[in-house]
Amino acid sequence: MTIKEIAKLANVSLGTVDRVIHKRGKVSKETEKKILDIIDKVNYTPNIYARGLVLNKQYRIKALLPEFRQGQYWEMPVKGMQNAATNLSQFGIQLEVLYFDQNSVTSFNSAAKQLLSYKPDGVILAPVINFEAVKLSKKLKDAQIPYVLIDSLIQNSEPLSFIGQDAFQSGRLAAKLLCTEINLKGSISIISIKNNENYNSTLQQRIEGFKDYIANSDFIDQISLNESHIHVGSPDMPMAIENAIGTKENVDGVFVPSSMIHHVAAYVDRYRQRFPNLKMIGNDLIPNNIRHLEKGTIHYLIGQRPENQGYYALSSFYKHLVLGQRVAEDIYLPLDIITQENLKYYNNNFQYNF
Amino acid sequence: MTIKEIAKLANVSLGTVDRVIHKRGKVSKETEKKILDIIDKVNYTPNIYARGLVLNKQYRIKALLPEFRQGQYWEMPVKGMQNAATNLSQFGIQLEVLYFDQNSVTSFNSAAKQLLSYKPDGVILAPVINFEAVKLSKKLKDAQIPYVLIDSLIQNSEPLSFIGQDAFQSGRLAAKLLCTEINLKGSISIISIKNNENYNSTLQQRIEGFKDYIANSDFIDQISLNESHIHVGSPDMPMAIENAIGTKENVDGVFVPSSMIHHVAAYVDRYRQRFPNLKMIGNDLIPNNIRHLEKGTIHYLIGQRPENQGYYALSSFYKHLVLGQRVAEDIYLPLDIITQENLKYYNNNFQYNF
DNA sequence: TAAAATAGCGTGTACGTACCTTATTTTTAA
DNA sequence: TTAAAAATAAGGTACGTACACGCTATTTTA
Repeated sequence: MTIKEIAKLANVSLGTVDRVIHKRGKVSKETEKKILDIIDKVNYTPNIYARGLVLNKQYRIKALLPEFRQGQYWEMPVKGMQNAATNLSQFGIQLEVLYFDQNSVTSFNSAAKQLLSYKPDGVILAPVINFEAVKLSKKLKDAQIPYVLIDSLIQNSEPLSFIGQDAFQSGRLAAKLLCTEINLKGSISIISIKNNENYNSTLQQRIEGFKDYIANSDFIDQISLNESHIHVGSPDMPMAIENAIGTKENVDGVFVPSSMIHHVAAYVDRYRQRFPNLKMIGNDLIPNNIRHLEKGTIHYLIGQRPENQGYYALSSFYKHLVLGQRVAEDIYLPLDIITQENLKYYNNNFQYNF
Repeated sequence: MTIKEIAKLANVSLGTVDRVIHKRGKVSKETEKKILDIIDKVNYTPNIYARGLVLNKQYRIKALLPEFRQGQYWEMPVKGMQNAATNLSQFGIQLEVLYFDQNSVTSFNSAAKQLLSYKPDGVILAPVINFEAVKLSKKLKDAQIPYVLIDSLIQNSEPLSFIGQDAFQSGRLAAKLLCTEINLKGSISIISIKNNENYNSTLQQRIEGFKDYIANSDFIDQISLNESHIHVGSPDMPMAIENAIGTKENVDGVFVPSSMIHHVAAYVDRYRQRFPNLKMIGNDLIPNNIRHLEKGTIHYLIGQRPENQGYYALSSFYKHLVLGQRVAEDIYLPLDIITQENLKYYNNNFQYNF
């Protein structure tokens, strides 16, 4: 059904239907109602080709993400976004990624300022620096620029959609796997490793989930837990790791709720004979972690499909801006359990629809 | 860059460029070369909107799949396909699914005949009845109808793409998980359950993978294996299950390489006290299996994203027919490990790009 | 009471492509 | 040499939509 046919049905001209559809006014109440009724009845949807052709519009989406080096976590969402950008470029979706230093509020703010100056049609935001992200989200709201949150949520925000994971449940899952590996008894060390100073709700939730699982198990009495916090790059990191995994009495299991488990794995690997039965579980399929998974130092990795997160983030805008569809509000991606055996088809075989 | 601009650059009319692009002939060699050079240089790609608008073409894709009842495996790929059909309908992709009885060659052939009579623009084929599928694939090739294979491959075929899983690796993964659960020692029963009489390469490969993992482990001596084959619906199924999981001495682990593990789980559940420590692992997130996973009767399920398989199958045709893109030949989907803890985000939260 | 403003509606054009029709030039055959 | 045929090129139209603009009848203002 086309506008022309609707016009014929309503005994009006094409232009009148057009004005009704686009709410341009200058149509009498009764004519408007008649046309709306017909549109409703025949279930009219605009022809995407014709619309795309005439609008010939470019949608500029800016992503604001933490800067990263090769092999670090944020490389993966970016990969997914760029993949989506390739697929969606023919629909006029343009992506540019702006980066900020996770440890520098100044850097975030200057990037945010730049971003706003572009007057983009949409923004993808990783609220790694929570407080500043809140401020930016307010500005975006004022400027009527839709934004998608990726990785974690922020308070009182009204994003077009949120794309991330259930971090609490991720922690519970890690606990379940690790406890099975160590046969439901022994000493477990939770090692929280970060490369920035920000409060990280994701890490926190994972740790809480981890503890929750054990606290609510029937083998809680057989497990002893201790928790340490380490900052990447600090000179006493080796010592901190040493302390965390035990100097005199060794621990049986290690849980690192971030993508940084490879630092512990590297240490364990170096002094292999001291930790013959240590089981380790961490998050994220980054190359350094994968290497240790293949070697057997790490036993499980929990993935959250960061590439898909990136892909969805951009395609949310495609749906919203190009197709004019409603977008799902919250997208929680599955928590993938990865071992040596199923690594292969997670590793480099990400296929995208489209 | 548009055809018009290219025409201007080449100092010819729009129609001439059109003839060159569509190889309609009636253009002198030199003019053709000049135009091709320009097209190459400016990296011309046709505007998908304008093309779609003028062609206004409907692509009729027919899928030929095993019939199913609610809750059975094939429901899931179909769901994915129909989801894709909804998203792609605005691009002129139309899907109709034809069904056949897995136990009836006649049924397959009559459905295949019907399918061919439609002269579809593309076919999605589940080669569950292998021999007949081979014949159909030949006919499709002769008729120059592209087809996508889903679930399993067939010999000597040249599909547009294959979408499925690595069944051998799936079996290895199952073995790894089950062996960890039973603490690397004990008696394991492989129970192959089918609801048809066809040779099923997927099941076979999973079983081989399962055995391969144990055969190449260093605890092979601690494991005893036995294998049984059961046909769903046969009157002696309960007895067969009874025999498979042990009458006098119980087994420690059960592996069912199909989606039919719920039959065993139901049995185990009924006589729970007899199997206090039995660990079970199977395939596919169908409702019956999920229920037993939630209850704890089943410990792990291995998924292969059947909805995604269905989605990819149809979007392969979108890529091929609408966008004119090259399509990835083989798509192996990840082998997902599902437990009580990460079930939620696999269960009903499948999101699709687009 | 005439002029100006406005409501309501229709018309025309452009987007880039595919394809059909017509015009011009070149080649061939008589 | 000329008419017919073939080859080549040009022109035009339609696809469905968005939007600028124009027209008429009515209402408001001066």
